[in-house]
Amino acid sequence: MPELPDVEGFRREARKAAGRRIEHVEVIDATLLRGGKRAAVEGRRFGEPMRHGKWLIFPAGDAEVLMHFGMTGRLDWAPRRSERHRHDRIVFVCRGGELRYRNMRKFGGVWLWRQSREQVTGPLGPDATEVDRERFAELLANRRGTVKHTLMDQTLIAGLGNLMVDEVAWRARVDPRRKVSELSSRRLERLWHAMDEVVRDSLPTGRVPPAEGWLTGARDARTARCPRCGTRLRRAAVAGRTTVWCPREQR
DNA sequence: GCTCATGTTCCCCT
DNA sequence: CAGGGGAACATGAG
Repeated sequence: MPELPDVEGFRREARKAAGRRIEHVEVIDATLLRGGKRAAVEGRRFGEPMRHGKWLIFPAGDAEVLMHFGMTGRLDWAPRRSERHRHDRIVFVCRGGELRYRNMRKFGGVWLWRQSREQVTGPLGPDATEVDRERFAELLANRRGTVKHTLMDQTLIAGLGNLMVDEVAWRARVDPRRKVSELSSRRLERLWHAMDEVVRDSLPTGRVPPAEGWLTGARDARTARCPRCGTRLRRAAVAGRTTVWCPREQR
């Protein structure tokens, strides 16, 4: 699930805990607490949650709660006495409710951190919501990799994941296997425009919409067809990830 | 039993 | 150094 829009949805969920005191951190699965100790945030008050790429950053007193959701993580605010999910791994118990970090496959995790957050997140490029057309062109200049590989790179632009990148390439009508360095400025422009649109349109939904008129709404069908032209979509590994594109329109 | 999965990292090549 | 391929991580769902 978690790409930029999903994590933005989790941020909205986290806001329900903003301003509340953390009474207790329940570490149900200690392997998901990847750094720091409960004591760093217990008794502190949550501030306003932020997001950078696929990272959720939640200030708590002089520390920060950093969360990454891997492929199966999510965040829920729930009443304290409501039933927990079997994959809830770490729970921030507050008065009036609790914030539950859930993660089935256990990729990603939670850090309770006082030092530079870059030690945890590694270097991240600008968030995809903040990359304008000029910046996009600058970032992609002198890149030698494919469109797929380049847009997936979190150190270049933060927040785009597998579904989003396929969606962007499809909207821009660019073959994801193409080398960035071979793209005309017109195609680069199209790519930026598609990214901007996909990001903006998926933010309110809190996910890449598997909707009519979106590649994401068609890619998982048994015989997946291009929503624009009806051509049978192609599916193959590109840059190590399952990639779906329209062989007729994407060049 | 088998394959595949919205992410990241690490190792080995070229 | 940049980039690609593949494996590993852990746990399902189909």
